[in-house]
This record gives sequence, structure tokens and C-alpha cells, in this order.
Amino acid sequence: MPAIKFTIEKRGPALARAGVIDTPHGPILTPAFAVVGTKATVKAITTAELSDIGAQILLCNTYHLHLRPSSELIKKAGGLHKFVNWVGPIMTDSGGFQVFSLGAAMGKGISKITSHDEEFREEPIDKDLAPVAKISDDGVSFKSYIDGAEHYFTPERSIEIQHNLGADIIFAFDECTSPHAGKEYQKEALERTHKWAARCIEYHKSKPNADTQALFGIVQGGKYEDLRIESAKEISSLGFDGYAIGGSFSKEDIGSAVRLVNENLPEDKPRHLLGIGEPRDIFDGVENGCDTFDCVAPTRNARNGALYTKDGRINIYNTKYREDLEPLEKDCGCYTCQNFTKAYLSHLFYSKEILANTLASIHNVYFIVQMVKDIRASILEDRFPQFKKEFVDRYYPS
RNA sequence: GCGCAGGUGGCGGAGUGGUCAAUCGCAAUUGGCUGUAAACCAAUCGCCCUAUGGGCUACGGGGGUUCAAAUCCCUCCCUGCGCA
Repeated sequence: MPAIKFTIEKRGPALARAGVIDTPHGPILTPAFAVVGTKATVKAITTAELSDIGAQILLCNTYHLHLRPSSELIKKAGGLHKFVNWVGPIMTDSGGFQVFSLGAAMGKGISKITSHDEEFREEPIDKDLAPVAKISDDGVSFKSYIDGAEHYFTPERSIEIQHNLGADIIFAFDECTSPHAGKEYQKEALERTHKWAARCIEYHKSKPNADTQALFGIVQGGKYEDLRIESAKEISSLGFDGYAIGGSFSKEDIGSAVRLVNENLPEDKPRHLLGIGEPRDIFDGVENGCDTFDCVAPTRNARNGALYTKDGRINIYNTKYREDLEPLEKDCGCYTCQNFTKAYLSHLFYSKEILANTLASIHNVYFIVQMVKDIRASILEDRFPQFKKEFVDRYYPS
């Protein structure tokens, strides 16, 4: 019996849908935003606060938790849910993203999203010179950023660790490529990701965990349409419990890339869009068939003073907020807006007070979680297009 | 009053004849962050302009030496410490 059940409640417009993913730790009402808690914590906020915010799912990271404190310890502690004190559903990312972030992206300040304005530089990928991640067809060796020790990840090892962690939804071990990788390399990496996907599913199904943890396959292919389609078809054929879309995108056409993929994925399985979380991108993702999202943006931005408002993102450090005695957003229901002014937040940030991170994170997470809930409601009420236009036009004034 | 030390950009503090509008740190200003090596990173930070260049004013005040001074000399003012 599969670990999760997905029910679509309402479809349209376009590929959008609203539904429910039933997991061993309760339902996820979709579309939904998974809050990122890489190291078994959503930075600066407690799970009690996350509950108040209305967050439904957490996304933790296999690689980071393997390095510290180790999946064995977490297993001993009773699994991630107990360890982090989160009763709701949890996802764990496989460590595939770290192939990119600690490999090709290492120290180069490159993001998985590039803009068309940006110069495309096809990088020769030298596997041996990759700073901390070395890729072979069998697996990836990482140099721990904590102590420099070598750690070797294979698809089987990633799944084994994720079994120890015990999340409701786990991801196949993939190779997340740089947006600057040329097509040749994308193709090579894609084939590897597909082989790894098959190994992940084989290993997963050989364990009893398959009954309590759902395994999602990851579609790659970078910005190449043919590779994306090929990947969607290939990953679909392997029979995962759900799917995730990973890898790099061009900022301008995330929506169309996602649509292409989703048109080639089974309709009756949930689809997660990995690492995407700008408001506009979430709207586009939903419209083009994605059910769940995760992103570090709300929390990282929060810690760096970039706060979401319906009229766009603001930088709380800006001089004009130093004496602004209004809340961030008058009609926001979050704890921060209900109780504090912009001047106070500004003061906390300038004073480098730790509470700044907490209050800002509470607000940003609330903002995105609430936005996605509103998206869901708009689909159920047949007014998604209007809601999208209204929200996006206000958030990104031209 | 005498002796010693010192007065540099918002602050701290380098520089001790030219490569100095002046290292660096802090502060400030603005921008960026999309499966978290991120409570981080970047740019700007004397004034003016036709601005990857040009002009002007600047290193306590004044005067001088020199092709050239934040840097050397004289003088005045101020600060700290010590002695009367």
C-alpha cells in the first residue's frame, strides 16, 4: 500500500489543481508551501510558531543531517518528527541539490535561477576540480563543509539515510546541474539522474519503509525542453509515489518549463516544485500544474531584512522605516504584524538583535504560506486567474 | 609655566616629501538573495560636472621651504599625561 494518497478536489484553469495529499502525519491541502528546515530547524522559529503560522509541511535535508547529527542519531531519537517536535508531514531532500551547491556553484555565487539578461557561460565541468563535490556514475563524494572529511553518497545511501530520518515524503538522489552547464553535460547528468532514480526506487521498495514513506522522483534537464520532456517521461515510467521538478531554470520561463514537464507527468500523482518560492514563480508553478513548493527565500530573506508585503518586498534597513510606527502590513494576521511596528523591526535589525530574525521569519513564512492558501481557495472558488492577476500586479508594480 | 605625547574623512585609526581624495575597521546609504557552507554578500561612502573621465576643496589655524607637503620648518590654537 502506498504511503500517501493524493486526491484532486478541483482542476483548472490551465494545469492548476487543488487537492489533498494524505500522509502518515496528516493531510496536506494543496497547493501548499513546505517551509525549509534544512538542519532540522526552520531557522529562528519554533515549531509552535510554525503551527500558529499555519505551515503544513517541513522540508529537511539529508546531506546536512547526515553530517550532523547523523541519521542514526535521529532514528534513535524516534525519527525526525519527534526530534524536531513537528507533528505534521515532513519531506526530506535527498542531497542532490548539494551536488550543485557544494559543487559547480561553490564559491561562484551562482544560483539555480538565471536571467536571460545574464550572460550564459558554458562552463567546462571538470569533475576533479569541483571544489567539494566529485561526481561519478556511481555516486558523489562530498567534502564535509564542517570538518573537511570525505562523505560518499550513492542513491542507495541517500535513501537509507532518508529511511532513518523517517520523513513522510522523501526524494530520489539526483544531480542538480548548474544553469551554466552546456547541453552535453546536462544530457550526461540527466542520464545519471535517471539511472540513480531507478536505483533509488529499487532500494526503497526493498524496504518496509516503502509502506510509510513516499518516494518522489526528480525530473531534471535544465533549460532544455527536449531534455525536460525526456526526463519527465523517463521518471514517470519508474512508478514513483509522486514527482518533483528540480534543477536550474531561466527566470523568465519557469512557468513554461514546468508546464512542459507536468504535461508529461502522471496527473494523479502529486508534483513538487523544488526550491521555488518567489511569489510570481509560485503562481506560475500552480498554474502550470505543481501542487507543492519549498524555498529558502522567505526565511533567508527575512534574516537579511527583506520582508514581504502585498505591495512588494521591502528592505527594512531603508532609512524611511526607522521611524515608521506602522506595522509591516496593517491587514496581516501574523504575530509580528499584530504586535510590532516597522520602526521596532528596523531597530532590531540595526541592533543585530536575534529577535529580528525571529519576527521577520514569522512574517515572511506567514506571508508565503497564507498566499499559497489563498491560491488554493481561489482555485476551489473558480477565481484563480483574477486572484493571480490582482496579487501579482500589486506585488510587482511595473 | 615647564616637559613629553598628540591633533587625519561621522567615529576609531593608518600614512610620515610625489604612485593620497588618503589603507583598514566601524557607522551610514543602496542593492541582491529561489531543493540554505547565507543573522550573508556586493556596491557606494569630501564637493561639483558633459562622469570606466575631468575639475575643485581637503589631513587643527596661519605662514614658509620645495617642481611637489597630510608628510619638512616657523608660529599660533587645542587635547592628554607628568612636573611645578
